[in-house]
Amino acid sequence: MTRRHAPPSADDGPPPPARLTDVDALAQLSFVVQQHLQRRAASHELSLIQTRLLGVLRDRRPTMSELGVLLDLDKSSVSGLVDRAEARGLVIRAPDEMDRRATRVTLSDHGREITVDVTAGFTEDMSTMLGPLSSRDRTTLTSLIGRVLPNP
Amino acid sequence: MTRRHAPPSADDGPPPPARLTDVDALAQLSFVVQQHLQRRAASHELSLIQTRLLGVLRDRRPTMSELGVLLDLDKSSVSGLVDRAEARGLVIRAPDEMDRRATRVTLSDHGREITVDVTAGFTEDMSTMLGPLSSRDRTTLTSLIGRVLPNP
DNA sequence: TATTGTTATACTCTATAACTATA
DNA sequence: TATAGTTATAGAGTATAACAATA
Repeated sequence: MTRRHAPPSADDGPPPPARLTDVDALAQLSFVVQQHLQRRAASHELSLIQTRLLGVLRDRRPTMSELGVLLDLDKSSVSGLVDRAEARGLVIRAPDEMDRRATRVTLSDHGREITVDVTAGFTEDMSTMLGPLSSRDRTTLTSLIGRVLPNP
Repeated sequence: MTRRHAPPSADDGPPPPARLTDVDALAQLSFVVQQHLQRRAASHELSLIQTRLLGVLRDRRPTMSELGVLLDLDKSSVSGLVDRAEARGLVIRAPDEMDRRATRVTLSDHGREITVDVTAGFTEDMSTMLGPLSSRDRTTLTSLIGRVLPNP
């Protein structure tokens, strides 16, 4: 803070980067965050979409068509996605008890373990990323983001 | 604000969402931002990676292998990506004048038009998203994000 | 008839391995 | 030998269209 009002001088080293616009800040942040998630997923040979599938199943037992809405995918895409996840033992298909047309998808124990691990690693990444901010600044950031996010 | 300290009651309707953690805030924000970008890209029949390719070419004339570094893709993936973009008239391959092994990739006029359009739409999305924040709050948010982003 | 889910098909995207041409 | 780029191949991911079973 001692240099906050210091005038530029030949000893100041390289100039600071050009002022970040708010749009650029949001775009860059989103790429960096997704990159961390992608790397954590890749450490379990998971794609981003497989990871999102597992994440969505943490606290839900949706039908195939509900999954399509949650992940914004066509039902045929969901079929393939769940096929591959099921073949790897990550999720389980079970018939709906009310509607015999419907199939519900659940996380397997193995799927849940992996999900917990990816989440923990990602949380660690985010904590590291937020390292430069004071506790107060983090609260401010989270609150501002909360106000910008679509309702709930 | 009038109900802030009211005790829970049968008339309170659904409870407010649990306090957003900073990790969740970052994750959700990144998904929402990417979703906007993806939709703007899709309006031109572009995938996210094709859009990133065009974005990277806005102010560069990289070789194929440089593109691989910039987009974090294998050189063979870059070959295919550029093949499809070139077939659609979005980019142009030109031989490097110094190194006869190398190929440089440039944005075509059409590619540049599309890039400008996607960027404008995305900027509009982000402005709308930031609508709830005062000018002062936006500055704070941008500054906090700037401090969290990997150096430059 | 409408909805749920799967399958067939076609395309994009990605990596690995093998190759050619140039340095 | 090393680097730049392409091609062949294989697999994930996606959507459209057509289909069967159930509501």
